[in-house]
Amino acid sequence: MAAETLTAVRSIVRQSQDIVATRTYRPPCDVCVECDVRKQAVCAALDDSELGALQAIMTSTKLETHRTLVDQGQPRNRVYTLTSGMLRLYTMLPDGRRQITAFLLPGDYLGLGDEDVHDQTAEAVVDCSLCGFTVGEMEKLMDRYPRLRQRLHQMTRIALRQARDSQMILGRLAPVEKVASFLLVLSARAAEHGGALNPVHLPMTRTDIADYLGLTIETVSRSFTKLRVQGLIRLPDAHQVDIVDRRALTAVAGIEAR
Amino acid sequence: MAAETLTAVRSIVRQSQDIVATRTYRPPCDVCVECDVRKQAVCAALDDSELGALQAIMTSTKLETHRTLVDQGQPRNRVYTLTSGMLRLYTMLPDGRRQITAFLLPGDYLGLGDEDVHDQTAEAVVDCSLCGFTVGEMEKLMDRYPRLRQRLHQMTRIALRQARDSQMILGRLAPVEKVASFLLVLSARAAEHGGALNPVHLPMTRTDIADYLGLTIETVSRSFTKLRVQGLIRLPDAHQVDIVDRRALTAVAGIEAR
DNA sequence: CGTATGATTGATTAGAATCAAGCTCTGTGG
DNA sequence: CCACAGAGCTTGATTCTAATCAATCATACG
Repeated sequence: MAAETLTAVRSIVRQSQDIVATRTYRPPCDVCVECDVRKQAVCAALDDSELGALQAIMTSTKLETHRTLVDQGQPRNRVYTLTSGMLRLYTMLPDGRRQITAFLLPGDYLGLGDEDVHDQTAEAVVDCSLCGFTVGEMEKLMDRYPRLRQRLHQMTRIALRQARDSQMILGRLAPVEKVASFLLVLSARAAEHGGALNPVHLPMTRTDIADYLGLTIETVSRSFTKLRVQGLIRLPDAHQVDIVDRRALTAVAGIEAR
Repeated sequence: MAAETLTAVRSIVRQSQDIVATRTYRPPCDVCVECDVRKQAVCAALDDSELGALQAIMTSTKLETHRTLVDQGQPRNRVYTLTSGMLRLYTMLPDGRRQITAFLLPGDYLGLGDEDVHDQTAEAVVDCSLCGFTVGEMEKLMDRYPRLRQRLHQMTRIALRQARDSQMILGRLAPVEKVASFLLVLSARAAEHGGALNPVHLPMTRTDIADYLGLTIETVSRSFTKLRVQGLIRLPDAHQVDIVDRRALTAVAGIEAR
């Protein structure tokens, strides 16, 4: 196994990325009210009149493609809401093997961990915008607005559900089934987040998909090809998937009813 | 694939189990105060004086080995705290493939889902005792005691962390590594729950372990044998594992630092 | 004591990882 | 403008490993 090589390569990449990872600034006055993810993020728990309290402790952050937002092992000082772009969350083994546990979409919350250090690394798949809060101030705010804590609890439960779905996908599905489910899940989530169901956009690389599904890039690629040849999807380009036959794709995914 | 056979067999087993799944009764007065899991379960959030409120809405339940407590798809009326025994939580595909997502130990909470139906089946690995609460009454109680909700939120975060660790194990570890991590995790959890670190008790079958780790029983068995032959563990019997060389076992697990 | 269930071990097969080219697209510099 | 380089993706050939198929063994139970 070429694990050492992998680690070496990745740590080199890491160094160049960490120099300037984020740019932070105070937001203008009424950003929150007209925010794109107002209805999906934690802030959905607050009405417009309460939103000021959240905005008061919030800082906006931009994160460029491939930059690291938080690193596995770093102290957990801040939590975030993703407002645009996509993040990948992953854990890495000492020998360089990587498991992506989730892709975060706009509205998703980063910092659902329970410990004082981050147990995962979060990186930008594409350019991202985020709202940041210090853990302490967010705690205070949740004490003041119980609905905020309730909403965060709900988001944690949803994340748990997604993680458990992913356990099924990782443990019991064959490669083509994994890729088919991946596409369907992404399509459904895009729709939930206010996007379209059908042309599924995959901003991440094949390597990311492989590290999410517990496969190699070659197997991911071959699975895409199989689905394309069978006429279930079209692939205008590597990052754009047109679901031609959703019913058949669902059957392949092995999920059937859901 | 002999999936149809599997389904058939399992549904027959199911029928015989569902006839009388649980026996329920009102608990005597001061059960909660001197409960074994008083310090680990949700109730840890309440002090002795507040415990009465919880006890008032609680019903004790016994569940015999292999009985089903809740079924994937059933309405989610009640939630539970496991007080003794062990539960397996799993999702099943229409074709009979099964993925166990968690083994619940005493103190663990069942019902962290977010929907009005259970997304998983919960079965007794061995005889179990549980405290049951209706969802509605638990909700009311959490409104009254915010610390209770906070505690449940924390337990959800811990479950999420465990699910994500499991994603890594399922997606990126080799069979022997999977089994090694499984043993270490179980050992650590037993210790957390007030048990001993070392002789690890495995009440579940090899089939359960296989369905948890995304393997077949044969591969699980062979992995145990490998670890035994290498002198890392001893196997007095199939359900008892003596960890001889914890350091080496950790190295095999690929986790190394944690 | 025979039967059933679960666990282990062995032989064979299927399929995903690995190894190894190509290919496509993008961006760069001559 | 085109040649070239590089990264990411796809495809092909080969290897290796876990699944499958098939006994055998161990233990509990009627």
